[in-house]
Amino acid sequence: MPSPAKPRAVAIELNAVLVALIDEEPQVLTLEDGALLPSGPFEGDHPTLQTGLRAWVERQTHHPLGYVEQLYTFADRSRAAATSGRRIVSISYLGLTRERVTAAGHEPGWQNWYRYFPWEDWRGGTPAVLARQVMPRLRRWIDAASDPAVRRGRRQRMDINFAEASWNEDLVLQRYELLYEAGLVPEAGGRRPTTDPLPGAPMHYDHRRILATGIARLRAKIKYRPVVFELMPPDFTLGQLQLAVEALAGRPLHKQNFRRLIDQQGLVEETGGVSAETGGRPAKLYRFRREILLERAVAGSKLPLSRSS
Amino acid sequence: MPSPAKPRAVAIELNAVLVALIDEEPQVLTLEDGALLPSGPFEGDHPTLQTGLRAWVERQTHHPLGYVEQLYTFADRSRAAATSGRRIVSISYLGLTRERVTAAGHEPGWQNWYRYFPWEDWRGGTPAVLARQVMPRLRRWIDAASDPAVRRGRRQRMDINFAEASWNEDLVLQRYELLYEAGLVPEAGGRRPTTDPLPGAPMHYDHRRILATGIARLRAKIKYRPVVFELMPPDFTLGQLQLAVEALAGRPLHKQNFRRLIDQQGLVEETGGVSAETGGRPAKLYRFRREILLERAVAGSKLPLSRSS
DNA sequence: TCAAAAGTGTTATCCTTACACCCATGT
DNA sequence: ACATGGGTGTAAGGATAACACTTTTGA
Repeated sequence: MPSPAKPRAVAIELNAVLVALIDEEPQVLTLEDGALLPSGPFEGDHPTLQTGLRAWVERQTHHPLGYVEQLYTFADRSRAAATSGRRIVSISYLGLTRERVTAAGHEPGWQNWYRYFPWEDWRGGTPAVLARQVMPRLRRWIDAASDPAVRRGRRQRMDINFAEASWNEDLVLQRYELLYEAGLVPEAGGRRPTTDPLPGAPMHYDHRRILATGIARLRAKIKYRPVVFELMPPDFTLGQLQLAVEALAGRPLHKQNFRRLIDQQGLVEETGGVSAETGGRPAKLYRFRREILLERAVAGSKLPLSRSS
Repeated sequence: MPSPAKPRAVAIELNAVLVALIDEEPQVLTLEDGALLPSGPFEGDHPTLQTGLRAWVERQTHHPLGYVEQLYTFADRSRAAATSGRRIVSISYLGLTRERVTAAGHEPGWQNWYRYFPWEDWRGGTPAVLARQVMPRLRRWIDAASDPAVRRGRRQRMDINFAEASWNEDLVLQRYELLYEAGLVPEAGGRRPTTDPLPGAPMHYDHRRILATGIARLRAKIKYRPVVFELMPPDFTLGQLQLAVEALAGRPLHKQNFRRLIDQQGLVEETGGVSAETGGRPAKLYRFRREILLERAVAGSKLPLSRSS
C-alpha cells in the first residue's frame, strides 16, 4: 500500500457562522463590532475538525454548540496577502445554537444578519433598498460595459439573481458575489474605489462571503430538514415557529398552510400548555418530536409562500 | 484591523472523484487497481484550491476537466496514523468529464462505481446482494447489541437507510457509514476482524467514503441542476440521456414522463439529425441548450420514478 | 365591544404518476 | 410480419396555494 503524495505545509484556520434566534430575529455571533466572524486555529491534537471547532467555540463562548455543519474550504491567495504572505486554508462551519451565548474578550456580539444583507429581508414586502439602490447601481454596471455581449451577460445574471417577480431566497451567496464583482461592496476594494457603497455593513477579509454562504445553506436546508427546531426553545407556539422560519427565509409565509404542513408531517406534538403572551387568543404550546429523526428521513418545513405580504 | 489567529501548520492533500460515463455506465478514475482515488498535493503557488486541483488532474490525465465542485474537507486522526503521524487535511472534489482520459503512470483506470457499492444499483430491480447479504448481516448486527435501546436505535437506522419500500438513492454515504459502523466493510479494520466482508470492493484510507460522498452529491444534484449534460457527448438521443440519468441515480425511470419533463423545461433542442444505432426506430438527436444556464435558475432533471422496473 | 392573534374548513390549480397507444426502422 | 425502441395523448391522484370563516383572549 503506497503512501499518498506529500503535500506542502500551510496553516489551517476555522471560521464559524454561529446562528441564533434572539428576539425573533436571525443573529450571528461576531467580533470587532460586527466586522469579523469568530475564527480560531485548528489545533492538531483534536481527532476531527468538528471537535476542534467545538472546542474553541465552546471555550470562547462558554456554551455548548448544537447542530454543526461544514460549509466550505477556501484557500484564495487574496486572503494570504492580508497576512504577510503565509498561506492560509480557511474551513468554515455553520453552527446553530438555541440560547444566548456570551463570549469572553474581543467585545463580541450578536448582530442581526440583515444588517449585512438588507436586500435579503422580504418579510415586509419588497425591501426598499432593492429598488432604490441595488437595482439602479446594477443597471449602471451593466451599461458600463462597452461590449454588447458582456452587457447581455450581465443583464441576464442580474435578472436571474435579483428579479423581483421570481425572487429565490436561496441565492444569497450568488447575489453577494454579483455585487462584489460589480464593485458595489467595499470588500471589492483596490482597483474600483467604490466611492458610495451600498447599504449593508461590510466585514473584514472574506467573512461576509462566508456569512452569505452560511445563510444560503441554512435557507436551503430548512426546506428539506427540520433544522429550525435547533434554534427554537423546547416549547413554542406555532406562531413563534412561523416567525422563526420567516426570519430565516426572509419572506412572509401563509399562516394556515404553514400550520397544516407542520402537523401533517408530524413534526410537533402538543405539550398541553398554552401561552397567553401574544395579545390575542392564547396559543397552544408545542414541542419538536425528536423521535421523528429516527422514524424516517424527514422533510423540513416546506415553505408555503405567499406572494402578497 | 487585527490579524486572525495564527494556526499551526499541517499538510494539504487534494482528492478527486472524477466521474465519466463510459459504455453507458458510471465510472470513476482510480489508481492502484481501483484501490485509490487520484490525489495530489496543493502547491502553494496556485491562486485557489480549484486551480490547484485542475492543474494536477490535467497534468496527470492530459485532459481538461469540466465541471468541478468541492465535496468535503476531512482531517481525521485515523488518516494521519497511516502517514507517519504527520497531520493531513484532505480536501475532496467531484469532477465531471465528458471523455475518456488516460493517466500517466500508476496504472490508472476507470472503474464502474457499482463495483464499490453493489447495493446501490437498482436499475434491474432490487439488487440481489441486498436481500442475500446486506440485510441479514445488518440484522445480525442489530441482534448483537445487548441493550434493547441500542437495538431499537440500530433497527431504526437500518429501516431509514435500507428499507426496500422507500429506498432513497441519495443516501449513499449514510448507508456506507452504517455498514462501516456495523463492521461489515474491510475498511472498518482493526478491532472487528470482518472475517467475511460484504461484496463491494474496498479502497485504501477513507477513499471509499469520499467516493460515497461524491456519488451521493451527484445523485442529489441531478435533480435540481442540469449537470448530467456535463457527462454527455454534444449530441445524444433522449434514450441515451435517460440511460445516463438512470446510471447515475441507480434506478429505472418512467420513459414517457422523463421525455416530457426534459422538453417541458426547455433543456434541450433538436439538432435535426437522427441516430439509427439503437435497433428500433431511429431517434432524433438533441443537444443541451447551454444558454438556459443564463436564462434562469434552472432545475435539473427531476426523476420521474417508476416503482415496478 | 372591538382588536388581535389562534385555529378550522373548503376549493381551485398544478404537478407528478400512470396508463394506453401509435410510429418508424431492421431483420 | 414482428420485434425493438422512439414518440404522443390523456386521465387519476396528491400536494400546494388561496380564500372564507370561527374562536378565544385582553383592553
